[in-house]
Order: sequence, then C-alpha cells, then structure tokens
Amino acid sequence: MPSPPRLTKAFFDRSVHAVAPDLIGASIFVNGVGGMIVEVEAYHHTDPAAHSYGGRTPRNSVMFGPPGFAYVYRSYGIHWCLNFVCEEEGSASGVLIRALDPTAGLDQMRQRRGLDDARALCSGPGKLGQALGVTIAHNGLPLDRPPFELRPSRGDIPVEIAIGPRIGITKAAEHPWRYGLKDSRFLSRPFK
DNA sequence: TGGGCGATTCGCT
DNA sequence: GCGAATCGCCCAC
Repeated sequence: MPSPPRLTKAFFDRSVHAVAPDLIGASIFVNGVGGMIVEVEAYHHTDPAAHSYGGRTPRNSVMFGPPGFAYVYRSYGIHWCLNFVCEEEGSASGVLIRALDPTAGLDQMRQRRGLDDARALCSGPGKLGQALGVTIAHNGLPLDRPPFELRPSRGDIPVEIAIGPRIGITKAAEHPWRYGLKDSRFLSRPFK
C-alpha cells in the first residue's frame, strides 16, 4: 500500500499569500495527534505585525532560515503558537496555524486541554498548541518528518476559503491576511 | 538590568 | 463584552 502524500519543502517555498490559503483543508499531525487545518494567518517580514519585522533576534531566528520548518513562540507568557516558515531563506515570513478540525488523537487532546468539547480543543493558536503538545522543543524542526506529518488537501472535497483581517494584532491590522474554511465549526472566531 | 508589551485564553458579568 | 492571568522577549537606560 502506497504511503499517503505529504507536503514537501517545495510547497512552502512560495509566497505566504499563496501558501496560506493552500493550507486550508490540509492536515497536520504531531506524533499522530492533529486534524484538518481550518484557519491560518500570513506574516511577512515587511509587515509590522510580524515577529521578524524588527530584524533577526534569537527568538525569531528560525523565521530567517529556509522554508518548511516550524517556528514556535510563546504568546502572552502562556501559550505555544505554531508557524510554518515560508518563501526563500532570509524572507523571514511564515504562516500562523490558528485552528484545526481535530480528526486524530482526540482523547490525548482532551487530556492535554482538560476539556471534552471537540469544538474547543483546537479553535485558537494557543489551544491548538496545547492540544498537539507543541512546545519550544519543536522550534526549528523540519515539517517533512516526525514528529510532524503534513498531508495536502484531499482534493475531492471542494474547499471554500474565507478571507478577513487578522486577529489580536494592533499593527497593520487592516490587511486581510487571515484565511479560513468557510463556515467551519472549528474557527477561533467566525469570519464576517 | 528593568519595565513594558504581546500573532491569547478563560471566567465572570 | 471585559478584564485578569502570566511571563518570555526585547529595547531603552
């Protein structure tokens, strides 16, 4: 039996604004726990809202590296948030993974999150990080081998992409660089 | 070396 | 809808 298709580094070696909508409907698993991506946001180093905007620091150095790697950062001193590095090396751009439709490892997610409601397991970047067990230990790891596993959208299911402004930022808040699966029950917030 | 801030979440009103 | 919790990161002093 052939192994299922995987997202390769070439997939991420494109504009964040091409990669981000293409990730909707794809699936991510961390040690077998994960589901279908339903919400992401794009960040580019020319964007004042991006962590890489002010130049390279120890924290954001992975963003300045080659595409196809995980960039993990701590949000509000509490949450771990997962990004995919995109574009050519030095572009310092990435896509923040904001919400999943959980399909695998729900029991482990429930245990980590301390919740039963499937809708609340991965409906936000911090929740998603907790449910998948993402920590700083994943920062800089390649996305094309374990513990990560990324599969492209099945293609046989039509995917309607919703677009809107990004959430929770103050700088460059007007740009419509949030992408989601239209009307998904697992979004962090609905699209207007 | 210290203080302000943040790509958030949750509980309470 | 609003505010507290909570702490690593980063820049200014």
